[in-house]
Amino acid sequence: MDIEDGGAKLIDVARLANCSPATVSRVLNGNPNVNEVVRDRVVRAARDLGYVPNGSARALRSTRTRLVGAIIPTLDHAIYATMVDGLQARLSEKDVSLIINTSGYDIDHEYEQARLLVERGVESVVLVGSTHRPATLAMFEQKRINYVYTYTSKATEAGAAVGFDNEKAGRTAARYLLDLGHTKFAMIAGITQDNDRAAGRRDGFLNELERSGIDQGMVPVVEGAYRLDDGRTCMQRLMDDVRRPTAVFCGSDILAAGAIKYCHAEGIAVPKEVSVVGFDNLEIAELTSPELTTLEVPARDMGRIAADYILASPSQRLHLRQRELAIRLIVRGSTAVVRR
Amino acid sequence: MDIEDGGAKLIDVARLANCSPATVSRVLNGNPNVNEVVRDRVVRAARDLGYVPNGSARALRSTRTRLVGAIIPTLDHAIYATMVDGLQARLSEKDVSLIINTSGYDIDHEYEQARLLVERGVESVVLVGSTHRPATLAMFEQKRINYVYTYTSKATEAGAAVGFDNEKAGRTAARYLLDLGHTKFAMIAGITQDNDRAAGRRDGFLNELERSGIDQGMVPVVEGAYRLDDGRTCMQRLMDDVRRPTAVFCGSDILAAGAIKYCHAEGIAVPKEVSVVGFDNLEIAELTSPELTTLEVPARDMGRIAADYILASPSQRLHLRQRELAIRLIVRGSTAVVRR
DNA sequence: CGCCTTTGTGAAATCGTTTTCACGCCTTTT
DNA sequence: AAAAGGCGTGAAAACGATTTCACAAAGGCG
Repeated sequence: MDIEDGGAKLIDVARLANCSPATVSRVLNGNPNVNEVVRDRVVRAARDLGYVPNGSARALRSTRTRLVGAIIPTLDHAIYATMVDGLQARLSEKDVSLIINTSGYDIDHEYEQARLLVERGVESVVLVGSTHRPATLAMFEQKRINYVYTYTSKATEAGAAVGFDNEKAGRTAARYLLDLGHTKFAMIAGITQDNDRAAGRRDGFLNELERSGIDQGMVPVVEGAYRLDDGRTCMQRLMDDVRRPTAVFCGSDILAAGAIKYCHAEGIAVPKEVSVVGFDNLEIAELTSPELTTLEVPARDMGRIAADYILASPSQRLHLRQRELAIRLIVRGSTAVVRR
Repeated sequence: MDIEDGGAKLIDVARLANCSPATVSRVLNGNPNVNEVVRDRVVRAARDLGYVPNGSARALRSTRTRLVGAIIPTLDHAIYATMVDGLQARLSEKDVSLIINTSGYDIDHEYEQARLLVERGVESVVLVGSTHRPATLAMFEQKRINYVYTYTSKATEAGAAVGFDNEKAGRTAARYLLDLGHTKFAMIAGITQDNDRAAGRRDGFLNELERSGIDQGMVPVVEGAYRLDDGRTCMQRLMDDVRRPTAVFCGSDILAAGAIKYCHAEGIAVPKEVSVVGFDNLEIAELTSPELTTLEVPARDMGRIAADYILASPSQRLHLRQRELAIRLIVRGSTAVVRR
């Protein structure tokens, strides 16, 4: 029971401050019903001993862990890393810690990670998109764990949502390209399997084209993972086709950057021969040449607002259950009026 | 005490399996001294009840939290996000959870985050670089918390290190540019205040130049945060100088990309008029035109190896205390022999 | 065939807090 | 002047697991 071994405990503080553990606990938790003199003694004793509360004991007794979990596909993509950065920053202002897990876009793996989070006692979980194993959500509900979807605006009965409407974003891209006079379209989508966001963008894009009389069968869609090389090879497939598109919508800036790189290498002029629209508005959108026209995703805000939802009281949460953020079209040099 | 409220507890499993809590605990923790029949009953009971252990209680009693903390400057920079991705992936293979905090390059803020981590009971902490408040490290040591520096190869008495030698990297850049025949150098460094990595790269660069007879006073060094715009404005300052450099070493690819962008806009030819070397080898190094010559930092490996260190037993750790990873020079199009 | 391990199990103590309850004192109300 | 309430405090129970200890049964050995 040496105080120097691993540090002082609450009872040591109590002894030094000459009061009961209960009083120390009250002081530490900001309970106002403590005499000022005693309070000072406790604060000083805690400081002198270098006392750090034991979070496990605290969590066990109070059933509040001040722990939040996030399961994202990967941190290796700025769109998620930035969201998490915003989320973490806001949470830590309120002394809430964030446990991060990556799923690798695999909802079975996501379930395993979720289980681990539940075991850790997280009070809320941030998820990406709305495609999840029912068992994952059921587990959260059974344990009364609050969860929020991000990158989508569709809340469900039990899950809140902070994000944007992927279909609407796809439609916006289509509308913009249609207005530039294009008639031959293609899309390089992210992998749509188990990915409602990638699928939503594609569906919105195709539906808007269809509304303008362009049959979906006439619009080639290829899918690629979110890496430059995939963008490159996808673009190659599209441009090798007899019916070359003049406008290509990409499910992410990375894919678009790869696509433009391919054009560069092959001497295909962007935007003269083909217009390219990206998605996300990452830093790289300013590095392609020409710079990339894209749809801006408010990743950091999404994280912050998800944090606000989590930090809100249960009653406040009702008002915050569904939050749709705006997607802005950022026009740069990679798109142009179709040439005749 | 309704089982449906928040889930079953260990004692509920024991009751259903018709054995004592101790036995359930043994089964759950893989203790071999349990009869197979009983083990099966317990496993089945746990599954049927959807039992999830309470991590806080477990941690309190066993003094093992299986929690690790990481404090990084920001997640908004791929070099850190990727390291964390590797770290997390490896840790979660062993069911260890990672709490992430960002410091914003501020060692006072880092201390606050560290305190929070200690309170949570993390068993190890991953830090970036070797510049920290003494109080931060003292707190870890007092609590017997294991810590690892990353992005540096200098271990200390109490702290292990997984990373690379920033000075050596700076010297490598200098050597390479010297060998190309350059004589007029400059550097766009990251902010060196409280940042041993940025300072190390600069010092290595300048020292190697000096060894070849180039006085440090003749080498302008400007500092910028890690954003494109900073690279741009820094490059402007360098190029506006009467004594224009023909070779610029940048402390990060982001700065380099901004620098090249500036040259592009001003009609300064890269590499014909000025060679640019970056640092990190991020994805963006392939997106500048010309593509960027840079030094590759093995970010993901660093995270993985830091995880291996953390997961190792105390005796194994002795061998792993200091791990220097190699930095590779990746030559692309942004550098050339000096023109005469 | 007794003695000594080994194996499998349960009862009870324990980890470090928070929370509930009760108590004494002082003030206010009737 | 008695009753009622508020305030500050401490004793003890509780949170849900793991761990220690004890003990019975079974197996090995001389």
